[in-house]
Amino acid sequence: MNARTGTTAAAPLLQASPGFAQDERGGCPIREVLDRVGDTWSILVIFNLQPGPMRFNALKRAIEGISQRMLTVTLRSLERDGLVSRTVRPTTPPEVEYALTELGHSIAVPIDALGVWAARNRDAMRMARSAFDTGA
Amino acid sequence: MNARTGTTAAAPLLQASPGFAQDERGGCPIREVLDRVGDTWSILVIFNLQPGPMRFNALKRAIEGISQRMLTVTLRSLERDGLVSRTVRPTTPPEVEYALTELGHSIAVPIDALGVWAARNRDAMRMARSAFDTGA
DNA sequence: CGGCATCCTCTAGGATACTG
DNA sequence: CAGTATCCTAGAGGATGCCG
Repeated sequence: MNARTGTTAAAPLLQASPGFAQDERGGCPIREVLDRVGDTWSILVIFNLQPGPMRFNALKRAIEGISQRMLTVTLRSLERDGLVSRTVRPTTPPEVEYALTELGHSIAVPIDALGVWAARNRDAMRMARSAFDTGA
Repeated sequence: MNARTGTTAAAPLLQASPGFAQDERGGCPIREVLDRVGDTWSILVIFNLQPGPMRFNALKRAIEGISQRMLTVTLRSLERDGLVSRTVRPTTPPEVEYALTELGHSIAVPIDALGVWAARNRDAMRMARSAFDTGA
């Protein structure tokens, strides 16, 4: 639970998009998901795991700029939420493979959609920004 | 973050999902979009603006827990990126209406998809979590 | 009403070092 | 290789007050 939202059960957390606004079982779903996957790295990790399982350091190399600590933390979090599975092969040195679960793959679909949008519209955003910065 | 502002074409910023990985025009698009919309409030604002334009305080009331400052900041950011438009009617007191632009509506689609996923799978996530916490 | 400006807190997350 | 542990800073973001 979030410190901001507290435990106010009656609060209309998000009434937009009637359908999955709040469903009286604990607030707005988007918010709940955002709280878990909305951090800096989760999306990128899911993104990278989509093609197939990866080992820890491979993942670390793939996601430019992530620290060892944050990769560990993020992976644990995703594992905890059932989005990623962790498989250890007791060789020496150990091999640990991370993979998307079925749930993980299912969330990867909308995330991919966002990626597609990003690829298509990044220029528009850039132009909007420089226009905004230039004058208005 | 790394100083990858240079034209170092060698860095594999994100090689997952070949198609919108990096397109040699400045790194991974998903990353760029995440940098702008991946904060705590942007998605929720877009979400709330989807049904129609809203005034500042209406928006503030709708998005439970957001501070005045953060709403202002977030709206400016979205406006800057061309996702939201701001219209002032010079009445007294002034009326300021925020609305999604066309670009804003277009990004709302994949965001909505995420919302749908959230509504459908939040229980699965919760169960996974308590299972993880219990022992596994 | 719809904002800025200021101050201050708190935590996400980087750097570094050590281990099985 | 794949982590854990510790330490520490930058910046996100809340609280408050003032203004057109």
